[in-house]
Amino acid sequence: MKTFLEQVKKRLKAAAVSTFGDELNDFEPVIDAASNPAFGDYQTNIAMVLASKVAQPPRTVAQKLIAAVDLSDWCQTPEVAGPGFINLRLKKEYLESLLDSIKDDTRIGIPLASPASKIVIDMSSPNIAKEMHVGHLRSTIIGDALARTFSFLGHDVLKINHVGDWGTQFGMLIAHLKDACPSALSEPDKVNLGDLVEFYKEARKNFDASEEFQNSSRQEVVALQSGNPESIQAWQLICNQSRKAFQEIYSLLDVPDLIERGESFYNSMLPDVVSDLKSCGLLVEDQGAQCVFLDGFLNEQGEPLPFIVKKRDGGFNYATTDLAGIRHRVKEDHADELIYVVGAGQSAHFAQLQQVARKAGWLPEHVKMGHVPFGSVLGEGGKKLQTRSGETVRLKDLLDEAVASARAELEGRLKDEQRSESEEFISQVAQAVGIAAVKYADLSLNRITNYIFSFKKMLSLQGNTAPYMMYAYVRVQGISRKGGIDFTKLDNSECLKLSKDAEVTLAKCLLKFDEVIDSVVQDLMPNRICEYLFQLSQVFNQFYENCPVLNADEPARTSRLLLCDLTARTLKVGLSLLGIPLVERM
RNA sequence: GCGCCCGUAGCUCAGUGGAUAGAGCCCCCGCCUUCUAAGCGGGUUGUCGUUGGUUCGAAUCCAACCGGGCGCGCCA
Repeated sequence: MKTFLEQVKKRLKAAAVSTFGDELNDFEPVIDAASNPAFGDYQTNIAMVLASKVAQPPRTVAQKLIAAVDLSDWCQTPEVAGPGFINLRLKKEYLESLLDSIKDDTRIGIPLASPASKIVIDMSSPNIAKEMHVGHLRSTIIGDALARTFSFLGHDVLKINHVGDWGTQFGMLIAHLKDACPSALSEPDKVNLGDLVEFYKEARKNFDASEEFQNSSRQEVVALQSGNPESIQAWQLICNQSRKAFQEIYSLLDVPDLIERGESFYNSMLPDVVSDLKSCGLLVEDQGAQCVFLDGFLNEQGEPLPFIVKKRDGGFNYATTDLAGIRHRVKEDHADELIYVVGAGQSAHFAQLQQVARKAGWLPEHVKMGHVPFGSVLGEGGKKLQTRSGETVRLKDLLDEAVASARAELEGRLKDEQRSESEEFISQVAQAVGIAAVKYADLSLNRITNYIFSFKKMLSLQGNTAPYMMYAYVRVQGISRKGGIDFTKLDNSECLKLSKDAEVTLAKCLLKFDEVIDSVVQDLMPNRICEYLFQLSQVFNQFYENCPVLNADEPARTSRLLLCDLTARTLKVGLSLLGIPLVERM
């Protein structure tokens, strides 16, 4: 209904200008969805906003506006209500014509963005030689959902995996492997990620205990950083084994097309970052470190805080790497927008990073940069999520458990309903439902707050959960199977007719999808899609209860089939924007 | 000490200037000879952390305070 809203705003503005004068030329009307169905479909507060400007009572202003505006092609006669709201009620015929115009559109009426932008999304970012854990879940799936949404709108999206693949820990690991498992350093597939994690723990222990080992670790770091071929080979083998494990998770989660550009990718650019900061006069040496002093960030003494780009020991840190990333994404990728899906704890870092990049001129004004922060995943009781033994939860284990729970649930239900299904069906549905449940539970919450992780809640078959949405879709597919309906070959020359309330309500909901996508892109909040899809599913289920489809007489039958098909396609597109799968039966 | 985020129904959470603040779960009641009842209908639930301010109008904006989390110069 986006275009509807724009047109109404245009007419309301024209009416305001013609009634009250040219000084309202820069006035922008606001129209919102009605807060209550009793108030119609849309409401506008413009009369209240204008009242003080034109020195007339709000209700009088509203009456005059109504008299001056003609919305009769779309709405019933507008009503003035309460303190001065103007309430709009859509005409059935208009809804029917709108549905008619999107029913043959594969994009169900969602226009492509114009112009298209190049959007670079920094997301996921696990560490080499460590397991992916719950901490990586949100960045990965929120980033993916945003990427899918932008792509659907026609933007050119680059998903970057800024993996932790460089640093002193590799010296430690390589030094330890030389003693403990030398073949791992020269032959592929000698060890897997799990082994590496164990070796890493041992290395850490050695490092803390033995001065000799500390020295050999440091030597390995130097060898690696100076490009010693054996060290590089060992490092690459370690990275490859980690990648395999990460890829397994990305496949499970269906997060495709991540471009790996780890810390090492930027190594060669770091000296330039520092020297260029120097030549533009931003660089200051302080206590041996090279820094840029920041505006608006103070230390305990109230002095400006430094943004350190070169440590006292001559090494670079993540600030330098991130600056190099910005430069590269702007210059080489030609990004119009940089998005960082990183935990809320990093917000100060990103604010500082942006300030320095702007000052240095690496981030031109026309390039947007946004940190998309999110809260933590907590365990029951609101404490940090961990296993019974107190360790961080591996993402793989978490996903496997979700699939196993979904399977148990499904098998129980099949037994109750005395249905018999193939092993292939069971495992396929359990997989889809389990993964969908985890992703949906996360994406459906406002990302900024922490949330409490609960298998029981997310796999619950009622409420705002993935299974509920998937079931609504399955119901439509059930109708098509039962009636032998091929939705793509529906004879829809007869236009849609909305007769019952449930049909009208469903129609209105279907037509709001574009507004929702708009707000998601605006605020980078995927939970809005979930909220919408839940509402759509509820409205569809009410329709399903009240309006028999296959047994209805024409023309209601075809009209309802069209509504079913549009619902299914909207659910499919909506869930696809979240990276959540659907099944035909469950 | 400074900065950021959070505080909404018993529980988990939506809602960031608009009309009587919503949903799901939980609990109770009703609905399967009809497209999968993983569904639908009905019922109960609130000092929107506190106090002040701005506004025609505040859960929403501002200030102070209380409670919780996170961050604050050489880890990333």
